[in-house]
Amino acid sequence: MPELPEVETVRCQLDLGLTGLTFAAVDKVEPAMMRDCVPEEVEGLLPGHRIERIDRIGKFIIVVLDDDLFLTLHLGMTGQLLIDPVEPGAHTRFVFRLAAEASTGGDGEGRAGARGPGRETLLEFRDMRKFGRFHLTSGGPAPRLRQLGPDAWKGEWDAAYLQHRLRGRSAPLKAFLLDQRHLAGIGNIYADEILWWTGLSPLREAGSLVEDQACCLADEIRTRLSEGVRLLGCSLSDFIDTAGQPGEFQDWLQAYGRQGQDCRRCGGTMTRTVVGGRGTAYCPDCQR
DNA sequence: CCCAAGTCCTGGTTGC
DNA sequence: TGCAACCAGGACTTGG
Repeated sequence: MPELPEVETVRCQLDLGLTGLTFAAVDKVEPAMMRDCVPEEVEGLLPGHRIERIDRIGKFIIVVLDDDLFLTLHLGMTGQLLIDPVEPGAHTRFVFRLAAEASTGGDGEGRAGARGPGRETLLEFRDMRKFGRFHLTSGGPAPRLRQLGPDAWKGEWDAAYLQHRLRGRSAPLKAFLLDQRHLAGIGNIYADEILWWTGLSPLREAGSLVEDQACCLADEIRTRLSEGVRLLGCSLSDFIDTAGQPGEFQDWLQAYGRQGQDCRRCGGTMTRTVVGGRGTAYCPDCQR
């Protein structure tokens, strides 16, 4: 289930592999992936446009094209983006064909464009659960991104911001972390991990944190997400990167999925509950 | 049949 | 009383 570190891993690879390339053709588009346009519009609009760069806010990937065009992607729960997949896969939702721009005598500053003309690159999206979405918009990324808080990893926010947002909230702390309007990018796995490292209970009222605890939480959010990015994401179930490779964060989990096992900090028994409608693993002995 | 999950949507509650 | 902010829970999806 792609959260910020998984999406960042993919973004980074897309940026290296696709920047400078131009959309040549839309081979397939699943209509269910789009809420506000139809496949015909994508097929008509996309070809001919060059990828300037790949951005990310929270779990959303933003493909920035020339002429102020934006392709906003969300991987949902089981989405995978593959560049030149070796084998055909099931549940393919879209396939885009890209090519190096026809030579204009320029210096070909695009990194991927350096491969030379004539070579085509395939970008394929696979998604078993059909929670993935994409939007093609002009003038800016998909409007829904305006509802997001700052990026939990790269965004400009600090402990004071977190404390301000926490103030007066009666929702459980974990539900607060999952709410993308406060910080964008934290999902179920990293929420459990962050809370375990802080020693704070997921059930605790968000507004009850004192200053020191809010500072600790802010630090741990950055640290755990950085670890996730460094380890190229968490491949517990279906996450793979654009080359089909898994990440390694799943080998370092301290909380998520560890119910019934010993807490690695205090030796107590990890337990499972439901918070914010999501399965939650934590240690009732040392997470307060 | 229930579980997993991210986001959207709805309906209910709280507090000013 | 009215309104907005807030919060909980269901819908969606399909393989295990």
